[in-house]
Amino acid sequence: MTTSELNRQLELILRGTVEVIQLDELKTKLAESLKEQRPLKIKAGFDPTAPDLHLGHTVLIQKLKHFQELGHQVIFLIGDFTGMIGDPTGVSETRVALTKEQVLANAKTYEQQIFKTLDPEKTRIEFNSRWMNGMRVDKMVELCSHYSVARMLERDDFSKRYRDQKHISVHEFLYPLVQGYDSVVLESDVELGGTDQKFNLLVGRDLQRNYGQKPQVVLTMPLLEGTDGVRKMSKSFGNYIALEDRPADMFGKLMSISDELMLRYYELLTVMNLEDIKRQHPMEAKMALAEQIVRQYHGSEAVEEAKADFQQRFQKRDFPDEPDAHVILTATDFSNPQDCSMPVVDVLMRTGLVPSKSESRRLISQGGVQVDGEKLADPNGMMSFEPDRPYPMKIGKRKFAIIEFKK
RNA sequence: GGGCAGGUACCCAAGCGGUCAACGGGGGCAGACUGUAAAUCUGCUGCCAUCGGCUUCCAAGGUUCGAACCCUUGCCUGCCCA
Repeated sequence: MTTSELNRQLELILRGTVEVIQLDELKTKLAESLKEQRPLKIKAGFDPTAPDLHLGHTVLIQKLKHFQELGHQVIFLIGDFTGMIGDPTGVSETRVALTKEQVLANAKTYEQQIFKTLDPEKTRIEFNSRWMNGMRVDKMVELCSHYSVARMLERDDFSKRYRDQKHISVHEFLYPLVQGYDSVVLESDVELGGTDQKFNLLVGRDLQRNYGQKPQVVLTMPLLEGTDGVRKMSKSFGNYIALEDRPADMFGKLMSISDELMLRYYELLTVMNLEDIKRQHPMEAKMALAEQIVRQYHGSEAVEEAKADFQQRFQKRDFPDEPDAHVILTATDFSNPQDCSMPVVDVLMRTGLVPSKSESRRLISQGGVQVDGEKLADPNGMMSFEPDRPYPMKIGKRKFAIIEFKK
């Protein structure tokens, strides 16, 4: 009866979580919810600083999905106001504040992305500018009075920066306060966040108490490591897999992670049994993971293409069906129309896949450029073209171009 | 307001008048190896170029044959004192 239903819910909710503050409170809330037939309000905030979401974010979204499946109300809070402050979390320096336009554009992308996982009918989307933009200064002062500087400095990155003699702006203190105040306005029962959000989430509890509400339960999720396997996945580290990455890229990036990291991804991004995975050949397991994730965000058709592309590019080291660049040359491109040749470095520049001529030279002299399967040797060499014949060019490990001369 | 310490390439960090496009580490890229990888080893990592040249070391001036290094002013950061 109710006890078993409660345990069923609890089991799903606790899957993969790092910490619950407080577990007892969660149990109580769930019990009440069941008894009163009233869904809990589950809040998760997203900072619309990045224009697109990556797999790291989906750990949280996955958890929101669990709550949704259990019949609770999911509030997807887009921190458009706080986004303009810029959360200092994890970054040891002040972030540049975003403009309103950027924030709104990013928020749009967010909506599209999350509905690949969440049910739009059952998801409430809020923007915290709704209550923050009109907030009067006296209310703001009141809000500030509910928290102390000493407690603010307890926050890990603040204390660290303070100790390291790094700059901290006063407005950065507002971020946790506003995030906490959002919980007051929304009267959230549970708030989800990454482990790096723990401090902010706890501020929410304190503020709710101070405003005469029952404090929200805080549920922290692990941070997904990025493709380097070390640092958390983040756009600013360049180690991320974006949900809007092209299927082939997404597939390739997933395949490039270490075997160890693959298990971590299975753990946090799927519901598969880890023991089963460990019994498989690592490469096959990794392929299966890549397939599953690409399918979720791009559909089954894309999976087949991405997989084929990967096998061609990397496993067989063949030329892919879709090159990264296709350059068409005409007679006017040659300084001497008679012999139809141009320096290789110029050809590389034409592809747009190499940032500078110096870089092109480096690539060539290191043996990183092939034409027709032949390594080029001379960085100062010329490349001559016959008309209407495609010249496949491999640049480095992962870039492919086709050069063609049309009369 | 006063005193002090700093601002060097993607990041950290040497250099303190010529031999500096600038040591070292991280990251990145390439080659070898491999099950795609990871790990490991090797090389590269401002731009243009055949020797060679050009633009850099917060910004603007100045001293000097010559400055990332010295001086001045400004901007930025941190600490201490008020």
